[in-house]
Amino acid sequence: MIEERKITSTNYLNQTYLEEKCTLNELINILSKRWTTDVLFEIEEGNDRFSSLKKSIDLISDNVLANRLKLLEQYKLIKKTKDDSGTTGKYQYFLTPIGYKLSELLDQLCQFSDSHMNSNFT
Amino acid sequence: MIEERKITSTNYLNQTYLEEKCTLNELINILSKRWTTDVLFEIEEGNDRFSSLKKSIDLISDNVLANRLKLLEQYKLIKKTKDDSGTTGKYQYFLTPIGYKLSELLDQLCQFSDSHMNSNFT
DNA sequence: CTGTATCCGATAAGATACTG
DNA sequence: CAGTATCTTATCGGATACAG
Repeated sequence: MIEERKITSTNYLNQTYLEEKCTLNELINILSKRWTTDVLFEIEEGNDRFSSLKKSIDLISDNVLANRLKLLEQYKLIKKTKDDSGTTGKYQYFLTPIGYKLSELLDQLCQFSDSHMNSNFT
Repeated sequence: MIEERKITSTNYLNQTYLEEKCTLNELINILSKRWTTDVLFEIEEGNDRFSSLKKSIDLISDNVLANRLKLLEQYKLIKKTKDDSGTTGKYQYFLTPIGYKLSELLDQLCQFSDSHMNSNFT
Protein backbone atom coordinates (compact mmCIF):
# COMPACT_ATOMS: atom_id res chain seq x y z
CA MET A 1 0.00 0.00 0.00
CA ILE A 2 2.66 2.46 -0.95
CA GLU A 3 1.14 5.54 -2.44
CA GLU A 4 3.13 7.10 -5.18
CA ARG A 5 1.22 9.60 -7.15
CA LYS A 6 2.30 10.57 -10.59
CA ILE A 7 2.58 14.26 -10.02
CA THR A 8 2.26 15.09 -13.67
CA SER A 9 -1.08 13.41 -14.25
CA THR A 10 -4.12 15.55 -14.93
CA ASN A 11 -5.85 13.44 -12.34
CA TYR A 12 -3.35 14.47 -9.68
CA LEU A 13 -3.24 18.09 -10.77
CA ASN A 14 -7.01 18.39 -10.63
CA GLN A 15 -7.17 16.91 -7.15
CA THR A 16 -4.45 19.27 -5.96
CA TYR A 17 -6.24 22.20 -7.52
CA LEU A 18 -9.45 21.30 -5.70
CA GLU A 19 -7.74 20.80 -2.36
CA GLU A 20 -6.01 24.14 -2.59
CA LYS A 21 -9.20 25.84 -3.62
CA CYS A 22 -11.12 24.55 -0.65
CA THR A 23 -9.89 22.42 2.23
CA LEU A 24 -13.28 20.74 2.29
CA ASN A 25 -12.13 18.72 -0.66
CA GLU A 26 -9.13 17.52 1.29
CA LEU A 27 -11.28 16.55 4.24
CA ILE A 28 -13.73 14.69 2.05
CA ASN A 29 -10.85 12.96 0.36
CA ILE A 30 -9.84 11.44 3.70
CA LEU A 31 -13.34 10.57 4.83
CA SER A 32 -14.22 8.99 1.53
CA LYS A 33 -11.58 6.34 1.78
CA ARG A 34 -13.44 3.19 2.63
CA TRP A 35 -13.75 2.28 6.32
CA THR A 36 -12.36 5.63 7.50
CA THR A 37 -15.51 6.81 9.21
CA ASP A 38 -16.06 3.39 10.72
CA VAL A 39 -12.61 3.41 12.22
CA LEU A 40 -13.21 6.91 13.56
CA PHE A 41 -16.51 5.95 15.17
CA GLU A 42 -15.10 2.78 16.68
CA ILE A 43 -12.28 4.71 18.27
CA GLU A 44 -14.75 7.30 19.51
CA GLU A 45 -16.61 4.53 21.29
CA GLY A 46 -13.49 3.46 23.09
CA ASN A 47 -12.24 0.72 20.87
CA ASP A 48 -8.56 1.48 21.19
CA ARG A 49 -6.50 -1.51 19.99
CA PHE A 50 -5.42 -2.49 16.52
CA SER A 51 -6.54 -6.08 16.95
CA SER A 52 -9.77 -5.08 18.58
CA LEU A 53 -10.57 -2.65 15.77
CA LYS A 54 -9.74 -5.35 13.28
CA LYS A 55 -12.17 -7.67 15.00
CA SER A 56 -15.02 -5.15 15.21
CA ILE A 57 -14.67 -4.00 11.62
CA ASP A 58 -14.11 -7.54 10.54
CA LEU A 59 -14.23 -7.13 6.77
CA ILE A 60 -11.35 -4.66 6.76
CA SER A 61 -7.93 -6.02 5.95
CA ASP A 62 -4.75 -5.40 7.95
CA ASN A 63 -3.08 -3.15 5.49
CA VAL A 64 -6.17 -1.00 4.98
CA LEU A 65 -6.70 -0.62 8.72
CA ALA A 66 -3.05 0.29 9.22
CA ASN A 67 -3.31 2.75 6.39
CA ARG A 68 -6.43 4.43 7.80
CA LEU A 69 -4.94 4.70 11.28
CA LYS A 70 -1.83 6.29 9.85
CA LEU A 71 -3.88 8.72 7.81
CA LEU A 72 -6.11 9.73 10.73
CA GLU A 73 -3.02 10.19 12.87
CA GLN A 74 -1.34 12.34 10.23
CA TYR A 75 -4.31 14.65 10.25
CA LYS A 76 -4.27 14.75 14.02
CA LEU A 77 -7.75 13.32 14.29
CA ILE A 78 -6.52 10.44 16.43
CA LYS A 79 -3.47 9.92 18.60
CA LYS A 80 -1.48 6.79 19.25
CA THR A 81 0.25 6.11 22.54
CA LYS A 82 2.34 3.34 23.90
CA ASP A 83 0.79 1.24 26.62
CA ASP A 84 3.43 -0.10 28.98
CA SER A 85 1.13 -2.02 31.29
CA GLY A 86 2.36 -5.09 29.47
CA THR A 87 -0.73 -7.18 29.86
CA THR A 88 -2.64 -6.22 26.74
CA GLY A 89 -1.55 -4.74 23.44
CA LYS A 90 1.24 -2.31 22.91
CA TYR A 91 -0.55 0.71 21.56
CA GLN A 92 -3.71 2.64 22.21
CA TYR A 93 -5.63 4.92 19.93
CA PHE A 94 -7.95 7.70 20.95
CA LEU A 95 -9.55 10.76 19.42
CA THR A 96 -8.00 14.19 19.66
CA PRO A 97 -10.22 17.22 20.37
CA ILE A 98 -10.26 17.86 16.63
CA GLY A 99 -11.31 14.29 16.07
CA TYR A 100 -14.22 14.72 18.45
CA LYS A 101 -15.29 17.89 16.73
CA LEU A 102 -15.27 16.10 13.41
CA SER A 103 -17.24 13.15 14.70
CA GLU A 104 -19.90 15.53 15.98
CA LEU A 105 -20.20 17.07 12.55
CA LEU A 106 -20.37 13.62 11.03
CA ASP A 107 -23.18 12.72 13.39
CA GLN A 108 -25.15 15.61 12.00
CA LEU A 109 -24.44 14.51 8.46
CA CYS A 110 -25.47 11.02 9.44
CA GLN A 111 -28.82 12.24 10.70
CA PHE A 112 -29.28 14.10 7.45
CA SER A 113 -28.51 11.09 5.34
CA ASP A 114 -30.73 8.85 7.44
CA SER A 115 -33.70 11.08 6.83
CA HIS A 116 -33.10 11.94 3.19
CA MET A 117 -31.17 9.24 1.44
CA ASN A 118 -33.88 6.63 1.69
CA SER A 119 -35.82 8.21 -1.12
CA ASN A 120 -33.37 6.63 -3.48
CA PHE A 121 -33.88 3.11 -2.27
CA THR A 122 -37.58 2.47 -2.86
CA MET B 1 -18.81 6.57 -18.43
CA ILE B 2 -21.09 3.62 -18.05
CA GLU B 3 -20.92 2.28 -14.57
CA GLU B 4 -21.17 -1.42 -14.41
CA ARG B 5 -20.08 -2.77 -11.14
CA LYS B 6 -19.05 -6.31 -10.83
CA ILE B 7 -21.55 -7.33 -8.25
CA THR B 8 -19.52 -10.29 -7.16
CA SER B 9 -16.37 -8.42 -6.26
CA THR B 10 -15.39 -8.09 -2.64
CA ASN B 11 -14.88 -4.46 -3.39
CA TYR B 12 -18.52 -4.06 -4.37
CA LEU B 13 -19.82 -6.21 -1.55
CA ASN B 14 -17.89 -4.25 1.05
CA GLN B 15 -19.19 -0.96 -0.27
CA THR B 16 -22.75 -2.28 -0.24
CA TYR B 17 -22.28 -3.55 3.29
CA LEU B 18 -21.10 -0.15 4.44
CA GLU B 19 -23.90 1.72 2.74
CA GLU B 20 -26.51 -0.52 4.26
CA LYS B 21 -24.94 -0.24 7.67
CA CYS B 22 -25.01 3.54 7.63
CA THR B 23 -26.39 5.85 4.98
CA LEU B 24 -23.58 8.26 5.79
CA ASN B 25 -21.32 6.06 3.74
CA GLU B 26 -23.64 6.40 0.79
CA LEU B 27 -23.74 10.16 1.14
CA ILE B 28 -19.98 10.41 1.41
CA ASN B 29 -19.65 8.19 -1.60
CA ILE B 30 -21.52 10.75 -3.68
CA LEU B 31 -19.77 13.79 -2.26
CA SER B 32 -16.36 12.27 -2.68
CA LYS B 33 -16.63 11.96 -6.40
CA ARG B 34 -14.44 14.67 -7.78
CA TRP B 35 -16.10 18.03 -8.57
CA THR B 36 -19.38 17.04 -6.93
CA THR B 37 -19.28 19.63 -4.17
CA ASP B 38 -18.10 22.26 -6.60
CA VAL B 39 -21.05 21.60 -8.86
CA LEU B 40 -23.37 21.74 -5.87
CA PHE B 41 -21.98 25.06 -4.69
CA GLU B 42 -22.07 26.59 -8.15
CA ILE B 43 -25.71 25.67 -8.54
CA GLU B 44 -26.43 27.02 -5.09
CA GLU B 45 -25.03 30.35 -6.20
CA GLY B 46 -27.40 30.46 -9.14
CA ASN B 47 -25.26 29.05 -11.88
CA ASP B 48 -27.98 27.09 -13.61
CA ARG B 49 -26.84 26.12 -17.12
CA PHE B 50 -24.75 23.22 -18.27
CA SER B 51 -22.50 25.38 -20.39
CA SER B 52 -22.19 27.99 -17.70
CA LEU B 53 -21.23 25.40 -15.12
CA LYS B 54 -18.73 23.97 -17.55
CA LYS B 55 -17.20 27.39 -17.95
CA SER B 56 -17.01 28.17 -14.23
CA ILE B 57 -15.57 24.81 -13.27
CA ASP B 58 -13.35 24.92 -16.29
CA LEU B 59 -11.13 21.92 -15.59
CA ILE B 60 -14.08 19.54 -15.48
CA SER B 61 -14.82 17.55 -18.61
CA ASP B 62 -18.21 17.22 -20.28
CA ASN B 63 -18.83 13.64 -19.38
CA VAL B 64 -17.89 14.10 -15.75
CA LEU B 65 -20.11 17.18 -15.42
CA ALA B 66 -23.00 15.32 -17.02
CA ASN B 67 -22.37 12.41 -14.72
CA ARG B 68 -22.34 14.56 -11.58
CA LEU B 69 -25.52 16.37 -12.58
CA LYS B 70 -27.24 13.08 -13.17
CA LEU B 71 -26.08 11.73 -9.85
CA LEU B 72 -27.16 14.81 -7.92
CA GLU B 73 -30.51 14.68 -9.66
CA GLN B 74 -30.95 11.00 -8.84
CA TYR B 75 -30.47 11.77 -5.19
CA LYS B 76 -32.93 14.66 -5.46
CA LEU B 77 -30.35 17.19 -4.40
CA ILE B 78 -30.87 19.21 -7.56
CA LYS B 79 -33.70 19.46 -10.04
CA LYS B 80 -33.60 19.99 -13.77
CA THR B 81 -36.28 21.89 -15.65
CA LYS B 82 -36.83 22.75 -19.26
CA ASP B 83 -36.56 26.40 -20.17
CA ASP B 84 -38.79 27.24 -23.11
CA SER B 85 -37.92 30.91 -23.39
CA GLY B 86 -35.83 29.88 -26.35
CA THR B 87 -33.20 32.55 -26.06
CA THR B 88 -30.69 30.88 -23.79
CA GLY B 89 -30.03 27.25 -22.96
CA LYS B 90 -32.57 24.52 -22.84
CA TYR B 91 -32.35 23.40 -19.26
CA GLN B 92 -32.00 24.92 -15.84
CA TYR B 93 -30.65 23.36 -12.68
CA PHE B 94 -31.46 24.38 -9.16
CA LEU B 95 -31.18 23.00 -5.66
CA THR B 96 -34.02 21.18 -3.98
CA PRO B 97 -34.79 21.84 -0.30
CA ILE B 98 -32.76 18.75 0.52
CA GLY B 99 -29.91 20.12 -1.55
CA TYR B 100 -29.99 23.35 0.42
CA LYS B 101 -29.97 21.48 3.69
CA LEU B 102 -26.95 19.52 2.55
CA SER B 103 -25.08 22.58 1.39
CA GLU B 104 -25.61 24.14 4.82
CA LEU B 105 -24.09 21.10 6.47
CA LEU B 106 -21.22 21.21 4.02
CA ASP B 107 -20.63 24.85 4.90
CA GLN B 108 -20.14 23.80 8.49
CA LEU B 109 -17.76 21.06 7.47
CA CYS B 110 -15.94 23.59 5.34
CA GLN B 111 -15.45 25.91 8.28
CA PHE B 112 -14.13 22.99 10.27
CA SER B 113 -11.66 22.01 7.61
CA ASP B 114 -10.53 25.57 7.11
CA SER B 115 -9.62 25.91 10.75
CA HIS B 116 -8.13 22.48 11.32
CA MET B 117 -6.72 21.05 8.15
CA ASN B 118 -3.95 23.59 7.79
CA SER B 119 -1.90 21.92 10.45
CA ASN B 120 -1.01 19.32 7.90
CA PHE B 121 0.37 21.72 5.35
CA THR B 122 3.20 23.42 7.19
C1' DC C 1 -26.52 23.26 -26.19
C1' DT C 2 -26.53 19.21 -23.64
C1' DG C 3 -25.19 15.62 -23.46
C1' DT C 4 -23.51 9.94 -24.71
C1' DA C 5 -19.98 6.17 -25.99
C1' DT C 6 -15.61 4.34 -25.77
C1' DC C 7 -11.02 3.73 -24.52
C1' DC C 8 -7.16 4.09 -21.38
C1' DG C 9 -4.22 5.71 -17.58
C1' DA C 10 -4.27 6.51 -12.48
C1' DT C 11 -5.71 5.35 -8.03
C1' DA C 12 -8.02 2.57 -4.48
C1' DA C 13 -9.06 -1.79 -2.40
C1' DG C 14 -8.18 -6.45 -1.33
C1' DA C 15 -5.36 -10.99 -0.87
C1' DT C 16 -1.48 -12.90 0.67
C1' DA C 17 2.94 -13.49 2.63
C1' DC C 18 6.08 -11.84 5.81
C1' DT C 19 8.47 -9.19 9.93
C1' DG C 20 10.33 -7.00 14.59
C1' DC D 1 0.63 -7.64 18.53
C1' DA D 2 0.93 -4.34 15.12
C1' DG D 3 2.02 -3.73 11.37
C1' DT D 4 4.83 -3.74 6.05
C1' DA D 5 5.60 -5.28 1.08
C1' DT D 6 4.02 -6.83 -3.10
C1' DC D 7 0.80 -8.13 -6.44
C1' DT D 8 -3.87 -8.18 -8.71
C1' DT D 9 -8.31 -6.49 -9.71
C1' DA D 10 -12.00 -2.95 -9.64
C1' DT D 11 -13.32 1.53 -10.07
C1' DC D 12 -12.70 6.38 -11.21
C1' DG D 13 -11.23 10.30 -13.95
C1' DG D 14 -10.03 12.25 -18.27
C1' DA D 15 -9.56 12.64 -23.49
C1' DT D 16 -11.68 12.27 -27.59
C1' DA D 17 -15.21 11.60 -30.88
C1' DC D 18 -19.83 11.96 -31.81
C1' DA D 19 -25.17 12.75 -31.53
C1' DG D 20 -30.13 14.61 -30.86
